[in-house]
Amino acid sequence: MILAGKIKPGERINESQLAAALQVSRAPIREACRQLEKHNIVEVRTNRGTFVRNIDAKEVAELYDVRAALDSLAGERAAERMTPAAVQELTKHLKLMEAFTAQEDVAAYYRANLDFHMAVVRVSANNSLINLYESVCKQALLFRRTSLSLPNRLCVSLDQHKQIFSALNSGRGDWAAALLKNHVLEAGRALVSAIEPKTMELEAG
Amino acid sequence: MILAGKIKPGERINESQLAAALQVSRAPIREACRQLEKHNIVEVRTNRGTFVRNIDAKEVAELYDVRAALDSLAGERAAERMTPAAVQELTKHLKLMEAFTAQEDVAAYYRANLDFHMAVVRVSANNSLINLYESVCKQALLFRRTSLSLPNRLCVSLDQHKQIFSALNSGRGDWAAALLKNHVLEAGRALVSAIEPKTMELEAG
DNA sequence: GAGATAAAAAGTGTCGACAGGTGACGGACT
DNA sequence: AGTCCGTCACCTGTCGACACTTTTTATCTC
Repeated sequence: MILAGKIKPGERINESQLAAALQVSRAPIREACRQLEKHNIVEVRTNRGTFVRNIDAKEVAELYDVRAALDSLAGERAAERMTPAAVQELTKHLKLMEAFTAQEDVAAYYRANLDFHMAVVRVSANNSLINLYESVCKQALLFRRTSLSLPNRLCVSLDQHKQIFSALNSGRGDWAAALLKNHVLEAGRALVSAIEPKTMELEAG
Repeated sequence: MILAGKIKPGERINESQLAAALQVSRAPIREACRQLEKHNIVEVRTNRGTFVRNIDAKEVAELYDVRAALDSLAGERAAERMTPAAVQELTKHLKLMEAFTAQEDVAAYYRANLDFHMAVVRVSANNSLINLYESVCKQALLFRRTSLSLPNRLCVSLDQHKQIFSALNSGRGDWAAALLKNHVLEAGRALVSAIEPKTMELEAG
């Protein structure tokens, strides 16, 4: 989507203007906006237009709280449905994360991290959960303003994922659920505390 | 929504036809369809139209699994944020449920039941959770084909709600979470087995 | 000069019409 | 008779224009 870096958060989208810029009518623009609204990326207010959602630290915390609950459920169910293919898939992601930790490539690690969690969710074989999880993650990804440079957390995070995999692999659903919940909540807290001081500075200045 | 009993599940929505029937243009119909798509009530396929989602027992089970996780989270957070106003609100719903149980008014009890859970979710003060929970509940409400006549379950359900309220009121978040999760999962299982008599027969036989 | 009101400008919601695509029916070929 | 292809009707996607709402601006009054 163009939102990646084209339109600032909080800004409103001018349908006519965008339509003229893209050489199309307003109808496709509207369709696209509704599609984005479906994923909670923009907010449509009646007779006032569509605004790019501006996510603050409070909402990040909320989303991670929800994500933790969903991850927990995914782990619980995934443990009941582990297959050789699933083991191989998760192992692949773990190897990648291990490599990126050694290289201290935070961005790549973060992507592999997301892939790992997504894989766990898929193993749960709950389509409703899969869709909801994707939606929540997309929303949480809206504030990529700060590249989260927490290199010392990488080792801790990697170890947590290994424990989660171990729990899943041994069929300990409740254990995996607890580990996942704790892991995501920790990550959320780290992210919020990394973001908050900057917003505080902005508010102060 | 008109879907309540007007259009059969799985059926496609003819925009022109509906527009003519409602004396409006196709644009509002499209808008409404996208709104419904946002809530996962209909499915839009490109160049093929919008179809009312046909939810089967499997998906009901999935949704209730997710709902249980969300309810659990809501209970955990609500216990941390209970206020006198919240106590009063929840008590009100409990009283209503008690009255409807005495009258054996299943439909009214069911509505009050939903209100109670929704109130708990609101007390959690997590807007993302509130929106997601509403969405999941709306989806789960898509198959009201069978009026769930389980009068003997009413007393059990009412008792469970009282226990949940007690846990919330005493600030025992993890207890409330466990009770809620169990309660919703039970309700989901009851609903699924009530909807799919064939699977019950299979399991019994 | 500040606040309020009213008019103008801007923008979204809606409308009727046209273009492109999809599914179905019918005919021809194997 | 079965299968494949071309044609056709129906429907969605898109377009430009109009109506209503919101916002801005300019004027008037205190």
